[in-house]
Amino acid sequence: MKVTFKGDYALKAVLDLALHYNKELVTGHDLAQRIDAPIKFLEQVLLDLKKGGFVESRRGNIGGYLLSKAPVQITVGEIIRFIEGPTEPISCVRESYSNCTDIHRCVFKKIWQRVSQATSDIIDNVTFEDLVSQVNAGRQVLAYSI
Amino acid sequence: MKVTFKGDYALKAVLDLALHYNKELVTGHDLAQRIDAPIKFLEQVLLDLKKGGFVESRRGNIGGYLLSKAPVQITVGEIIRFIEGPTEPISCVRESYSNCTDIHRCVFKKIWQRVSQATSDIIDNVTFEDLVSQVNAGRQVLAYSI
DNA sequence: GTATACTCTACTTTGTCAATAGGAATTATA
DNA sequence: TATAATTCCTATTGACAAAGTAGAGTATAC
Repeated sequence: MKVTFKGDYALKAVLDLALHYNKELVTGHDLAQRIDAPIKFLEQVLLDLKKGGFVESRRGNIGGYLLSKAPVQITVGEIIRFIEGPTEPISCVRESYSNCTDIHRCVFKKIWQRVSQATSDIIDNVTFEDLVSQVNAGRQVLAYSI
Repeated sequence: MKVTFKGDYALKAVLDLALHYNKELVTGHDLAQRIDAPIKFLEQVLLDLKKGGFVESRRGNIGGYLLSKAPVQITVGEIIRFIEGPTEPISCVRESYSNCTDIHRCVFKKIWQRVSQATSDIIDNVTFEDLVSQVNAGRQVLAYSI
């Protein structure tokens, strides 16, 4: 698995929207500032997330973005796969792996499958509600320490 | 983690050399044919593997390549990291991850670290001796089934 | 000395990533 | 209705790496 800037922005954007879930709309401008992304690039990412059914939007004055599902219903794995594609370390399109007749090559395929499974076990079991809780817990620690 | 053709070729080359360990030298030509790689590209990979201390070579007529350590002493993880670099899904060079002061960003760093650890647990615990055994076991199955 | 093989460096092609740009469409509100 | 704020859509660019190509140079067995 590889995570590009695009995927990174997407995850941070969804987390920010999760933090504002059931509260207010978030404008692209504010979002871009908080997650430190170029606004025009972020707009494209948000458009993708919209097509993927993760995000909704309201146009015009006082418009903005919001999550289309509850944070508990969105996992990190869903976002990553949607933006980055399959998480396998090697593409199965590569013919020597999809059509695994030669034993020399087949042994590696098993390894990539194990890695892929281990990765999925992690990213598919973290929801954005989990992340919101972590952020809030972190904030409390910060508040106490002051 | 991402595995490019270069890494793929490197792994297959080392496996092929492992299958010939303590037997005979393997020429670049033969190697390229068996693992289905462009010879001139494979030569560069083998040169890298030599610099990394995994492979030795003999020049001239009846020259070729051989492993510089026993297959049991080489892991898949070593080869991958040497050829592809770090296995983390996201680069720690990205300042928001190396300098993790903002909680919004920090929660994802933990996930990438878990993925990275899970990946290492797999690839660092497979030696090329393991792979040789698998190949030989596969060959026996094939022999019986005929 | 010649065929065979590895060594080294440079180059090319192709594709993706990340960002930039500019306008079109939509909507609240003064 | 005009305007400001906002999302939507498409095109383009610059940088970089991945994958392969090329050719000359060096070593060695026979």
